[in-house]
Amino acid sequence: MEFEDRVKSLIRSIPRGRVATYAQLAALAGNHRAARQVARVLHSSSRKDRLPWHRVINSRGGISLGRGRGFEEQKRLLKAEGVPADRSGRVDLGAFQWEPPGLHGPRLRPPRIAVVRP
DNA sequence: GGTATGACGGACA
DNA sequence: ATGTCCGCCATAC
Repeated sequence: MEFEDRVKSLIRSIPRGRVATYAQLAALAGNHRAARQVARVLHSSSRKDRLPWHRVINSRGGISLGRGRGFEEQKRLLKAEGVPADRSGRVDLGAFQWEPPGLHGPRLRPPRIAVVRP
């Protein structure tokens, strides 16, 4: 359960007033393709482990929870710590995305290598 | 081993 | 901008 533990630790380290994306957390946890596992961790453990789950949003800067399934609460919790979300749940990533300390030029994803399309 | 799940992401029309 | 398609992979069973 290494990956899951790293994800939880990362989520706990997101400061108030900032957000992180699923893909970002997956990459920081060691697997840039495991965004879905981050979602799964939140789904299954955010309540039990008291995680600041509302600071996790999708790569387009949006709230991924549906209306009536947490959307409103997430928006409210974010607003309460100074992160505004518009009516569609959109947050300005450029202004509020968490940047973990210690990384100079964070390479969250491997460079795209040339690929031939058959 | 296999199947199902999951609050996803990127590419493309 | 919106919507669809498909790859991805850690877990649970």
